[in-house]
Amino acid sequence: MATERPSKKKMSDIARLAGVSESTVSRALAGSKLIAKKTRDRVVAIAREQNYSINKQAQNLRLQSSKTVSVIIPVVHEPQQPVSDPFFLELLGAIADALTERNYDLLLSRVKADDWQARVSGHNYVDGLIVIGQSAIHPALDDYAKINTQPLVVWGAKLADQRYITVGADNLLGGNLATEHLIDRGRRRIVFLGDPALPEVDQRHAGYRQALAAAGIHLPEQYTVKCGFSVASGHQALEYLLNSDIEFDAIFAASDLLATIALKHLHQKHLAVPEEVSVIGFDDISLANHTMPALSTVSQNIRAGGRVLVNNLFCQMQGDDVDSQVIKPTLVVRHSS
Amino acid sequence: MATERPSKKKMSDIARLAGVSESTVSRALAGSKLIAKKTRDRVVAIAREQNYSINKQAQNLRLQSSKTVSVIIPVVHEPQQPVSDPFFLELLGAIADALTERNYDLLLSRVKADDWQARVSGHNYVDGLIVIGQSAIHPALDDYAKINTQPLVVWGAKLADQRYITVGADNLLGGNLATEHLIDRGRRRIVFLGDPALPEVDQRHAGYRQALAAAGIHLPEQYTVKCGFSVASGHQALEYLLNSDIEFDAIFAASDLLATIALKHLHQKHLAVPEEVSVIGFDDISLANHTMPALSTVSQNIRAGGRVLVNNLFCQMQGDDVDSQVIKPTLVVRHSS
DNA sequence: ATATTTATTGCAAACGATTGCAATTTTTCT
DNA sequence: AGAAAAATTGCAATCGTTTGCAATAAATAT
Repeated sequence: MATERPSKKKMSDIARLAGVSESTVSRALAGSKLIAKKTRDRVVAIAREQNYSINKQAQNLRLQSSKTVSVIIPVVHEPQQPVSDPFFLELLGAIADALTERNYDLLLSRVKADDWQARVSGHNYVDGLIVIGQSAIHPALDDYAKINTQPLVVWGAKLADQRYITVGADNLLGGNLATEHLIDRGRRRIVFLGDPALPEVDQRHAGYRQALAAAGIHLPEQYTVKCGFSVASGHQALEYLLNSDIEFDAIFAASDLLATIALKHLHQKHLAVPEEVSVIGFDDISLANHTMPALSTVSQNIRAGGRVLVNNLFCQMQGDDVDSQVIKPTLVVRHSS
Repeated sequence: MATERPSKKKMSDIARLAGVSESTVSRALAGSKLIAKKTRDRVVAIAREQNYSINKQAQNLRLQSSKTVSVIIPVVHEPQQPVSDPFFLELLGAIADALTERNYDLLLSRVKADDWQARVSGHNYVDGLIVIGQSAIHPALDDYAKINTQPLVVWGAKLADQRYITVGADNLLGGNLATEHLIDRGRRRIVFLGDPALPEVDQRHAGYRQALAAAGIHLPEQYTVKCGFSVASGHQALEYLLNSDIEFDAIFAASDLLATIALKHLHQKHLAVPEEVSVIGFDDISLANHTMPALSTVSQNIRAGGRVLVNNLFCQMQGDDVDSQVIKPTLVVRHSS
């Protein structure tokens, strides 16, 4: 049962109705001074009353710019990963707002690492690319940047000789702050929860070790519990930890999501937080304020992050040479430490 | 310090390199049987080696279709609302996946209710529109649907004489299930937390009253505590509730986010959940499984919801007449009730 | 009234792809 | 070998805008 849709109005329709040429309509709608005010007003009025809106595809084709930025969320290979880390989603929100402010559209895609080339090159018409989360796909990114010259900025860690630009927190500093804070609280046997194979986590881990070393604390390797960013991975790691004979009085989790999971498991084991075990996370997602107890964490200031990311991209787009940027994180002490 | 970017390759470049016409390149890349296999392979090889990718703007202009769907998240008028309800974000993820499966792009925007007309009509070139969350903007939507014929589907409640199509949970049933469950647990003085001025919440509230009535329970009006969906609003409502003289043994929150906030406040007041107060939410966001205690809730089955939403839109896009769809929610009992 | 200048408008060529139709080449048949 | 059929390819128009340039109309100067 197909119903007929009235075909979209084009500029020529407005032109006919106004009794002028298409050029005049185009200029009038753009508010060009070339067109007499009287004509301009009339055309604009007619366009509005006809509920006309310009065809962006055609406009962009002609203007050679799309006013669109592609935001890509890599999804790791897990089959049905329901949703990414809330951190990414909050960052996405911040990016969306920053782009909206500049009157840019945002094309969202979640791509699997394998699809990378295929899908991303389909987005070649956008003015720029933002990738949220470099973790799993650093090599793909590096390859991509080698052959492609589209403006690109990645949220993540600055690595030794990467060929793409990143914006991200100073993970080393963040790891340092968190660990120092735990030490200040009198903690000595601090577990690190995260996967140092991922660039960002590796840096946080380095900060952790650095702070321990500075305090003259030496912990065996098993105090680093390897654990991906997914919920499932978190549960698994905590079960392992709590059933092991590792004695600990604090957990530094590589993300707030992991920290949240830790809180839950500790509670189940009747380990009081923060009395018996201190917990601190990383990210400062909005949820952090609503766990029980409220989560101490290292704040990435997500909104600012999104803004910097977008700024950086726009600089590239207008042809400036820009560098990777590192944002200073801050310690947020709540009630879990 | 501007660096020069090599200009994008066009189809004519490939044509020249391959010594054929543009038509041939176009057909070859589309895999048309019209082109001799030998030629086709050669062209494809050259295109690949030149790292060529087709200009979608031009292609879409010519083909009169964008293979793009616009997803709009209305943002309520709060000044710097950091991020939407996690439920919306999870739904967004589901939608993104469903669209990706169909090889469609997703254009994301957050629009303020006031900007609605301006921004949405800018998206006239997309093949369809999905609006996540009808709450605050039902009138704007109705107006829009009156004059605009673009395929449109809204996540939310089905209302009496709305002019647009919705997909959403059976809120009445959901409210009923939740309340019945609390009654089963022996609860009698059940607080409803939410703002019945919002369509979806109103229906959940109706389910709540219906279940109460069926059990012969009569509660004064003050047991409905008005409360928006935002975190701030939640805190405010709970402070009010806990400082009032309302005696209650259960809370039915209109969203999991609100329920989470309730859990936190109850804990601060040393009210044991579920021993003293039962709490149940609505949505079943992935967080629900990680609160403490794990949150009982009415599940909207977010992934399925996203899929249905997209299906519905595609039906419209291919010209079918479709109706609003209502999805059956299910009760998920965890440890908070 | 005529010559200049200035303010408005329209023509036509892009932007980068797709596709009906006609032209060409190759194959098959007699 | 010549004719007919089949397989390839290219020409040129089209999608809906924008914009340089030329053309016209209005205003000003002589």
